[in-house]
Amino acid sequence: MTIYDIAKAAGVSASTVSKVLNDKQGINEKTRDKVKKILEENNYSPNKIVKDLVIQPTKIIGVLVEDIRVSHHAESAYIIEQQITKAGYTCITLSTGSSPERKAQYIKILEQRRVEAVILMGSMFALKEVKQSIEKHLPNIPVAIINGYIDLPNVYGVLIDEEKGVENCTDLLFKKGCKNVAFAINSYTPSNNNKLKGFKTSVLKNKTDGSNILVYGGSYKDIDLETTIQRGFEVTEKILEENPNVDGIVYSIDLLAIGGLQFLESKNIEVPKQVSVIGVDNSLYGKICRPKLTSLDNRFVEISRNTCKALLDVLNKKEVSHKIILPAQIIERESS
Amino acid sequence: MTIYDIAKAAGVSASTVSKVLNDKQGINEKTRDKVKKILEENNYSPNKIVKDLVIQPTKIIGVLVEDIRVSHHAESAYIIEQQITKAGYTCITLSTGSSPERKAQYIKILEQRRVEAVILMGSMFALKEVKQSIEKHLPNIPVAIINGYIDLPNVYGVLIDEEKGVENCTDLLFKKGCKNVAFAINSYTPSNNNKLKGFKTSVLKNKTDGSNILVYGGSYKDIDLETTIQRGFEVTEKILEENPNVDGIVYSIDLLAIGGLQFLESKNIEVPKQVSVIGVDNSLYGKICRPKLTSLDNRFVEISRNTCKALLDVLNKKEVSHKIILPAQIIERESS
DNA sequence: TTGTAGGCGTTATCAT
DNA sequence: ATGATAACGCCTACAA
Repeated sequence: MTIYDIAKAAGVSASTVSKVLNDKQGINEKTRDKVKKILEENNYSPNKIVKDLVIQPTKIIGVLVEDIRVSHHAESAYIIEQQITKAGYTCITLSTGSSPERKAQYIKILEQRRVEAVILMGSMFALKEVKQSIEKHLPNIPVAIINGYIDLPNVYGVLIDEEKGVENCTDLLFKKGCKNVAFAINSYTPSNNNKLKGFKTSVLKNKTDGSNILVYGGSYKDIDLETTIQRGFEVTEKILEENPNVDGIVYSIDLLAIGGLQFLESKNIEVPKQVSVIGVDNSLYGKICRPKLTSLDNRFVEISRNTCKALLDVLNKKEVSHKIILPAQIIERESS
Repeated sequence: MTIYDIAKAAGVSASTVSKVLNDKQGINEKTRDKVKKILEENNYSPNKIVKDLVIQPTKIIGVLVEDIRVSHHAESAYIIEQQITKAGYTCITLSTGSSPERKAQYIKILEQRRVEAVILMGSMFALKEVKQSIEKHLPNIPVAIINGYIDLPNVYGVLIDEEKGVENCTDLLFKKGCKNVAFAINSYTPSNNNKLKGFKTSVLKNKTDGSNILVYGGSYKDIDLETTIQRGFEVTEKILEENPNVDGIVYSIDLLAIGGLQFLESKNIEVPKQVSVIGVDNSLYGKICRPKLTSLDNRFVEISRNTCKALLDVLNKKEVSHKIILPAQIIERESS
């Protein structure tokens, strides 16, 4: 059912139908009513694909998410869709998975859909492959990264200072009396690399016996939440097996720490009395588990909101900083 | 940059460019190479909007999710996008929020985008408003509902028998010695109404003293996960305040039960010794909290996978049942 | 107030 | 092997 079909049925031309559809002036009331009635009767529905083709710009914003199963990604996606819809845009949200090639490829897909702007969710997008793809495919439309940054004139980033944050977390453990603090990492994303750097800074500052810097874990990709917990369990087992004197562990993300707590519980190791534990994300999991998890709040949802607002400002020709860094905050609970 | 620009630069016609782009036969190798080179040099990117217009069908499947923050919705969305992408389709995933009108409206939006099929995630879509909207806007394309059902010739549903499941949960509590079991509900969705029905059946069967059937809670809409836990805390407080003899509570969803456990913990009420607790969803939260939560596994991710497969089968003209009902399974842990 | 004609960027068909 | 032309469905000048 096209406007031509409607036009024929109403005995008018297609442009008249179009004008009625778009509430334009200069149409006889009688004609308008007649056309509206026929539109109704036929359940006419305008083809949005064609509209996007005809009407420039498209009013579409593309959102790329690495893994929507990650709870703060889901929360962030929810908020972004709300904000963007409220601003009169439509969201296309796509999951990329962990592969850098796929991320670069999805940038291209968004170009093909002629989006007006792009939001990249998570530090994992701050990669050279993505940068190249943006330079090649989207050099002229605004791109915002949540908790990441790429140095290009059309890219904007709001980040959390996770390096300083984890440094403070580690400092806290030493201050509380820990002598041997280890770091457990689940993957080498830019965000996690920053955390690792912060950890090392603190250890070099606080630990004077010259022993090794303890970093355990690996790059666990595309695994589900439950498996991440399992990895936390295993890595904690390994840490304590190889270093029985470890009395504090900082985990790159809460879920890993949850697995750690479960291992410690299984061995009747008291937390924080024997081993202190800190995670990162300040997720719901840390509030639910026992003992409650001390965690570094990276304010992901908050910076998502800011990033989204910044992007809309750019679209409205306002001046926006290309890089905003906000401090992280330690939420102390029972595990430290 | 259109194929005409490329054509001009290469000194050929647009159709030749199109043929090169689509790897068609019957093009001179030299021409092909020349065009390809110019394509490369200009970073040519085909306009997908136009392609969708020209090429029917669109190979797009629409997915509507009420609230992506709900963890099993996010997991389901992840899996669906993987499966659909693998089958050569593109996913448009949209969040509707709780309002029935909005859900109906989003059906219309999907029609306008000329999707080939639709997946509705969650029982909340089994509403008369949605049914009417499907009849009006998508009477001829396959629609699949995850854990819900609408009686229309083009609608398919895979459901979990949550009614029987909750009946079994409640039976379990009575069998374990509970005398007064209450039900806490977070919203009156079709799914939750079924659970409530199962609860009542069990109570009428097991409880013979003629006292009231205890149902507490309300319709909490569009609230975030943490607030849901808070509601669980409050409703549990109210249940025990008004009925001090309650010794078992079935919650419509795990998060509500988590809040319940937190209240019981705060009052030093032992679980399950003094009060037994059961949730529904078999979510990660129930495995993380202490005591670990007994929960009804509604196998949401599993039925998502089935639903998705069923829909793809329909698109491939295979015969598919319109309604499949699978049993739920109680996962017994420490709280009962 | 209404209608005609052209364009959006691509693919497909049919000539050449 | 290549190109001209129509078609997809809508909007918008401009003409009547």
